[in-house]
Amino acid sequence: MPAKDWLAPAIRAASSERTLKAGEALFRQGDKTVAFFEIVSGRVRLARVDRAGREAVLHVAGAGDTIAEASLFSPQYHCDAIAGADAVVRVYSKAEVLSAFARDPTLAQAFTATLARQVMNLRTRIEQRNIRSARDRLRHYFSVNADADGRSVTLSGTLKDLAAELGLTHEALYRTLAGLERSGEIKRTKGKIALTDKKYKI
Amino acid sequence: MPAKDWLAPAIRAASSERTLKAGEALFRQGDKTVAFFEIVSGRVRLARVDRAGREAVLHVAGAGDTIAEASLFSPQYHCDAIAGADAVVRVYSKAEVLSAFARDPTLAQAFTATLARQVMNLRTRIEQRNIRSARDRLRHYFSVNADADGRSVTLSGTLKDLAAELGLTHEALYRTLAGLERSGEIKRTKGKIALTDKKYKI
DNA sequence: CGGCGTTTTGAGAGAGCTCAACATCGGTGG
DNA sequence: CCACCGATGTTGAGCTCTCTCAAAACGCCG
Repeated sequence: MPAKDWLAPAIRAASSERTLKAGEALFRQGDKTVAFFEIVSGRVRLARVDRAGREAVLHVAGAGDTIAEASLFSPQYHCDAIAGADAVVRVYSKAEVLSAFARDPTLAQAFTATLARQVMNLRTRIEQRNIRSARDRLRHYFSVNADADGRSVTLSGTLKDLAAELGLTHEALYRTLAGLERSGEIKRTKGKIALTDKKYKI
Repeated sequence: MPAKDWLAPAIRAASSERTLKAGEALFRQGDKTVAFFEIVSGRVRLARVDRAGREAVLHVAGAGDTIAEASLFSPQYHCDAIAGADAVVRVYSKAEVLSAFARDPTLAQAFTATLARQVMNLRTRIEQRNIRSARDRLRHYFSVNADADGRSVTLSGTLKDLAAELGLTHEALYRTLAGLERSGEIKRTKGKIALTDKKYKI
């Protein structure tokens, strides 16, 4: 759900970009909230540091992700945002976004709708992680991400990316895919996976 | 994030309750969206059925959870909602909620803020599930859920509940807790866990 | 006291992780 | 055009950790 899909051109026009070196902080916990952000490139991790000095990562955002949406409704950031690699972020000023929402309720509603959809997707993702078996987790992924015809899944990135999204090592994913193909459950082609219409026993 | 914390009394007053028998459907994929819901008691699972006839669970909601918030912005439900056990749900009519939002932008903003916070929490939860080791997952949980003093964590439910939230078996959790206590990293008391200020090597 | 759910501890097995080697593919530059 | 290089993809072998199945102690409530 890239920001460009729902952020009105008017708001985007009023945004700016900022470049971060690896390790540089975008904001720190306790800072006054001034904006929320969209990652253009690179990685930014949201983390909190506990008393023992250890860092607990809350989220790692990559290109296309937005972070700190909640800052629109909170006076302070509640965690640190650190560039994990050289990164470019688009900065959406809190004041401007909020006033745009006030001017145009349709815009505000679009934002809300996006958040509601995100909640939905994230919950699905958590449910997926409750599945231990690599094979079943993959099947769940196929069911949820099947194309309109329900017979295939289009892969967006590399298999390594998919492995990360599934919470598996890439080796485990390769083996599982190979296993599913051997058993005839799927058929792999370039950038796509065809699902065989097999009746499974649950 | 129980609905009562953010749903204005005005809206709640206009809501109604519905009772579901185990296995009964609250709505089906493709149905016209008429409301979103709050689970009062029991369990409701959101699921989709794939071509092979298998059911892929998207989410299991329990008491206090809200479901189908995204239905406010979509003409059709995109999955089935089935009561997993006898359940009671509070029904918030889409038309009424939307008109309340239109009348009172503050209300709409409160709703948006809640969703933004949920997105935040869900992302954190996913990050937690990326941690394999039971011990580290527990440490992450402690860091994120520490009380204001940062030296203790208050347990809301039973340890079994905690195990479920962490995505561990209760046995694994018990063992891990025992291990952490043996090593002096935590100290357990009734309903609370004290974190020892130890410097960890990462 | 009796019963039920939670908490604990034990032993064993399986699944995915780790480490390692190699194949493949696409791009780069001589 | 070919050699080189890095990242992705693939397969093998062993190990660790959590899950599973089992049994028992504990605590709460009627």
